[in-house]
Amino acid sequence: MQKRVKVTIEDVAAAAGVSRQTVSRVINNGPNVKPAVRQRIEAIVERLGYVPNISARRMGGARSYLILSINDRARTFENWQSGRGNDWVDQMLYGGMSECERHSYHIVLELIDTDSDSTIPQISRVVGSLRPDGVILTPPHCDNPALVGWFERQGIASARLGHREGGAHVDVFMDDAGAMREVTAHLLALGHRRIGFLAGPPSYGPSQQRRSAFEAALDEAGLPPAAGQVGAGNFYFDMAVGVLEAMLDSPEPPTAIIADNDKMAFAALHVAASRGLRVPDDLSVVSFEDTPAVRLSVPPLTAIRQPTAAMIGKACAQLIAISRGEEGLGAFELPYEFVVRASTAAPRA
Amino acid sequence: MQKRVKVTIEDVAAAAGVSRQTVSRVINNGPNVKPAVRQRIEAIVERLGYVPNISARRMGGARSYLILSINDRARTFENWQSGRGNDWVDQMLYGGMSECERHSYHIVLELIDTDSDSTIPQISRVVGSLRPDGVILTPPHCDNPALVGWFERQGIASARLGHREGGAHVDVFMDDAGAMREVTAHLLALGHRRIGFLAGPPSYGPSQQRRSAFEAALDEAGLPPAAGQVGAGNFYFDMAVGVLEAMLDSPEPPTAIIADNDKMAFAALHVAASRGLRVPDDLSVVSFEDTPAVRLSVPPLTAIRQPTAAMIGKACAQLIAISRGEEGLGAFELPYEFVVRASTAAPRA
DNA sequence: AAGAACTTTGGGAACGCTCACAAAATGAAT
DNA sequence: ATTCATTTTGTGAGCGTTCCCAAAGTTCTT
Repeated sequence: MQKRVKVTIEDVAAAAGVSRQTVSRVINNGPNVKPAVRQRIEAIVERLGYVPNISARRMGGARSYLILSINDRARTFENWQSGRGNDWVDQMLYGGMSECERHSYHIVLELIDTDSDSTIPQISRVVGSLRPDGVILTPPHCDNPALVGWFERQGIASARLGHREGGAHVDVFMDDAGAMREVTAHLLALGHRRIGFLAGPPSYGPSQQRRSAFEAALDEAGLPPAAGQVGAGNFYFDMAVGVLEAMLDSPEPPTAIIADNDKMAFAALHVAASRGLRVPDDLSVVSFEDTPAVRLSVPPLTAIRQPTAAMIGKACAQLIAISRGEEGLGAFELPYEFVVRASTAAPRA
Repeated sequence: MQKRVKVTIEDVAAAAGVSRQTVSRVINNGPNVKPAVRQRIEAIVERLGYVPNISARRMGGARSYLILSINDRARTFENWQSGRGNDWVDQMLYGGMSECERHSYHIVLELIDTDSDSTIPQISRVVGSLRPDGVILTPPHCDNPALVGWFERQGIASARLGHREGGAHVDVFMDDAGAMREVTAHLLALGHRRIGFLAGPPSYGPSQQRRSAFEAALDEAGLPPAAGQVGAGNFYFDMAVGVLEAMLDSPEPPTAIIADNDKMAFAALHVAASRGLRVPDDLSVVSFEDTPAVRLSVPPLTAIRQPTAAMIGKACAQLIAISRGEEGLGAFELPYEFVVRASTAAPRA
């Protein structure tokens, strides 16, 4: 029994002896349909293999059933082309697709240049054509006020990662400061007294939160300011290598390194290997992202596991809710995990 | 000047003093429009920020401007959850998005279970709703005859990875046997005489091609069959670890390992580290995938670089061509690269 | 038992575009 | 000029839904 893909709502209506509107009510779980009729229609939908046409739905004034994910072209390119372990997109996708699927939504990815003159035109083109119900802005797009404002003015709900204001947005984030406190406590407990932090870009909020928490934690532990060195690695492997080299060449080199993302943690592993330093004996390394790659590195990295998939999943869920006319805006904190693996140990005496 | 997203073709037509059909011709690059008129309309389109509504286009009987990418849920989940470096999806996306963008297409990813009773129903639902112009079947979906057949019967063009039959499909692949010959030649030239191959799953065509080429190459070099050990790692880290342990415990352990994908190459790195074997001095390792992660591992891996992004890009390009009514079916071989890095060296004397 | 008030169903219109074809304008050929 | 062929433009219909409102069928009041 070869099912045709082109079954329409009229086919179902005819088979059920009702009008299309009644069928429409059933497939949209609308009210005011007699249980018996509803059941009959559902059976026919099943039998005929009817699936609503997403384009027609959209034309009929309904939702688009599309969530747009806007990703930075440059970053994606860089990751694709030279970065290590951008499982980030994977995780994001996984979280997003799983959630969307539950509501018959679809996720469309688009590469957009950040902070260029053509950013808005590019987005305008995509949004105009796709008319998504909601948009997920991934870093660094979520930090671009022009862009965020554009969506607001267009009345399109947007979700941001790593922001916590909520308000007119769906914001999903984790407790960055708390995570950093855990990490520093772990290192201090091991006996480290000089710790380096390879920080992400200054424009990225969570990085700033982590940085402040880092400095505060060392201060609270009664260590002098010089105990904590902060270097700007900006999430880049190469930049992190340079910064770390300088740290290790300083008169009082750190015995432990906290990297703001995996790529910079791998840079630390590299620099250590190239200098004959053993991890964790000579240098402890902690990462602040924990994409899957981290678990299998040599040695496996101790890391804060950022709940990326969960964050995107939550973002989708809220956007979908909003598109249904339900409440959905707000700021949502998701739990991270601190996973201690083999890259941290007590410093050598 | 706040551009409204909701500019329609009628708005443009009115502004230009022509009919919607003429505007339609212009935006679709159709023939038979006076150059002057075309130019005038183009200017107005620009000024008004008009973008065709993808749903309306679809309803009008045109293409959907959507390419569907069907990915294995289990594999994606596994990668997401425990694998190392599934930059694969990244690369795929990058290649696909870049190509789609050039033609105002969009790429929609969907997770589908492989080889389950619900595979076809799942696909049927997604395809029925989205009505994509073409479909990219990624492994292992492209090896599922029921699925491939379904798309054929539905008259939806599908692209497969790693197949080379062409015919009713768009097939994109690389010269797997040639790549394997290069790898073995490299290792033999270094002086290796016992080589292990961690093979991918038997159902995956390219893996079989590599395996045959591996055995043939050793044979041609005049080595005894025992010189080449083949173990089934099935692309899994853990499985590869087990297989490799057994190889290394054999009376004549290999001095070089060829892994059929990166994840298994990392497994080799792990096993080596756990046994105190140094790479490349005690064990050479080559991978057959070369996702970005490989470049930054310690040591960086010698690898065949699979042209994943290019393959998906080509697949998209051909599917788009077909959707336009142009020729597009066929088998397309894309060039791989052999990149020698620091994980291969002459075996110890 | 008749109206009021709700529940259930259906019919027309609209969404924004592209088809297929018809009409008008242009140009070439006589 | 007139006809014919060709290029350019416009019109009506339709794609498959949902919206909006009206009609028919219930149930509840009094």
